[in-house]
Amino acid sequence: MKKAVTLNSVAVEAGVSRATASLVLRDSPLVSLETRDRVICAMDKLGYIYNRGAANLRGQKTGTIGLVLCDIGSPFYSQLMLGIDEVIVDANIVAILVNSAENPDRQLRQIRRLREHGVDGLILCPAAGSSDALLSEIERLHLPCVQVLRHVSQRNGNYVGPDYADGTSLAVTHLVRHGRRKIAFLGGRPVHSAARERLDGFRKTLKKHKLEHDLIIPTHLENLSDLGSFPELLASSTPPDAVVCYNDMLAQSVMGYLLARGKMPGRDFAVIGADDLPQSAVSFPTLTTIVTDPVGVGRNAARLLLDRIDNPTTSSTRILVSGQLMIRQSCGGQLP
Amino acid sequence: MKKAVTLNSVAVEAGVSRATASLVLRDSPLVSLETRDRVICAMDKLGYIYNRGAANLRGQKTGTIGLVLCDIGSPFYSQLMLGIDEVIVDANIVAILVNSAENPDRQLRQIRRLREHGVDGLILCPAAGSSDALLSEIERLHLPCVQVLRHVSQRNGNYVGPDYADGTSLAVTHLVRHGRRKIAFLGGRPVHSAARERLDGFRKTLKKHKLEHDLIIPTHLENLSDLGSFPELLASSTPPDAVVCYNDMLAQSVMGYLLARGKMPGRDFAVIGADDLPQSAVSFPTLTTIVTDPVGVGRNAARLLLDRIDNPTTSSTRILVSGQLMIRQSCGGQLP
DNA sequence: GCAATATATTGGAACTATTCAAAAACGGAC
DNA sequence: GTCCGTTTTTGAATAGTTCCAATATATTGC
Repeated sequence: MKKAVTLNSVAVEAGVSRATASLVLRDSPLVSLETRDRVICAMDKLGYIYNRGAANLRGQKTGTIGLVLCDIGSPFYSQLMLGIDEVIVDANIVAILVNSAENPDRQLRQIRRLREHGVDGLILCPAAGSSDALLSEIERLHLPCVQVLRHVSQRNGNYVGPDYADGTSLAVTHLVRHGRRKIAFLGGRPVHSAARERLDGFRKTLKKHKLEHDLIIPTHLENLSDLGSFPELLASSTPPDAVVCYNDMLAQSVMGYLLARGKMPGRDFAVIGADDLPQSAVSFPTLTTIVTDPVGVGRNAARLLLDRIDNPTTSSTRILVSGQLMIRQSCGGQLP
Repeated sequence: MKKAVTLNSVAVEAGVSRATASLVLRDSPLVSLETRDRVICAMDKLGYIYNRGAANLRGQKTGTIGLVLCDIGSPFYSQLMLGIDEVIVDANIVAILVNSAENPDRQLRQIRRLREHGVDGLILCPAAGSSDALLSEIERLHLPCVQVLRHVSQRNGNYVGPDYADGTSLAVTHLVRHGRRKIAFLGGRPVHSAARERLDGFRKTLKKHKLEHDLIIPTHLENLSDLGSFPELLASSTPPDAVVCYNDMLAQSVMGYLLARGKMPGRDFAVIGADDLPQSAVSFPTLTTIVTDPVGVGRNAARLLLDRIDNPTTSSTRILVSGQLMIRQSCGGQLP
């Protein structure tokens, strides 16, 4: 193993001091053109690689942020990362990705680990069951933090997420306008803010239309074939005529279930999903869905975090990215 | 901004030298129990945070690896990350994620950036169009590297990926056994090894069964509604009776297209996908698919990389993770 | 009981690659 | 010779690790 090429070896090669080489590195106007050329030449010749770790020791920024997700296996999160990446790549910042796997203990360990690595800030999708002590712990570590998709506290902390309540409300209103009267909500449990807000929007909108019946069916989201009590409900004497699903994957599963039993989604029964995954536009029937724009959420979260890193403040910002309803075949209307 | 708590302040608080505190930090047996307790107490009291950056300066490992993906928005890659994470989290290693976005120039810039951050190694899914100069550049940076899913050179470099050729062959053989005679391949272009290996397996297996006809239909994979010339082919006087698709997403799109035209996949026409995404088990009809086990690929890649970091060697290892055919309704057999 | 030796523990200082503030060197004009 | 602006260098600072030496304590031999 040959020894590393340091800024010092570059300086020696170019016949200047280490400090001068450092100035060249950072495009300082304080060095003469002639010297700059000589130093750059030496760098090329020796194959110098900048050591950011050493620089970080002196400076205060490391140019890294931490990304704490609770299920890196989910396609929804990859869209989120796409939005984040788009913003940070221009700012010359790099993301360290860790997985809390919905486990608050592991989440805390991973956050500490990120802190040891010196990340400048955190984008955090809190694991279900996180207490709001999490935020004070993060503050104790002096880490700027933006929560995404879920939040642990109604009041404190920065947050960027879709307007779940509004989206769900749009879906229900659309169904009511098209004559559906017995609308169920399928999927999830109110274990975190994202689920609670969906349910709030659902209940509130039903109430507004004087259609109060509590057809809320919990399922295990990690298992797509789990439709909870939906099959029994459908077979009952007073079945629902529409269902709003927690997300598109579940909605596709419901459509598969209906089709396999000879029911045509959109005619016999209305189905609405959420997230607008690409496949929802090409399935049969095509799926009506609440657009939640994960890329937009990611972009906004990254921008907010970068701002908080540059301008530390204790005040909280909350951004709700508003959605819309992408109306397709699965909720009625035009069918082939 | 109060000044940071360093190992030195901890040492002062505990009444020992910095060196002793460092030994406590790393569980050295050289310190007495009594001293250890005092130091740990002081750490808790001051809220000490280990600064890995400073440690990295002297040591040679940083405990980070780089993950260079070409499309972080794709669900397939999130499964890959799941497998990687599973392995590295136990090794106390953290992954920095960057996106090449299928752009070789951007890919190189990102790799250099990772190198500046001092990553110990690289897991790389090379962007389409990468030349094999990429590998020598990475070697020049003294970065151990494992390619995943695709490789830029037939001979050199470590590689872990699914056995695409074998998987495609399994699919074709199954179709032939069930009486299909005119089998098309849908999706992609031979722009990287993963696509080429699929096509090789496809052609070779057709040849084996003396069914040589070149029904290979290129599409733009990023656009699920692009089925290339498939619609025209289907409407022609001699339509195919089966199609093997590049992946499950595309296969689902094909099934949607068929259903919308009154054709039932599995009866009138056989469809096979690849990757075994969760939704393929619950769609209507359920999708027969080539299992590529991205989690397994991730696990193997991470293990190989960790080994190469600890035992640097120039020899290349290639691991093909073998797949199987998950037989469901879309290719015939039992239908409701 | 004392010196010699062994062992456990701790401290000092060098080392890592960079940044930064302050000082110095240099050249030209007056 | 002094003043001034530009360019360059010096040396301290950053927060750890690690080698080597020093000290304190324990054990052994005589």
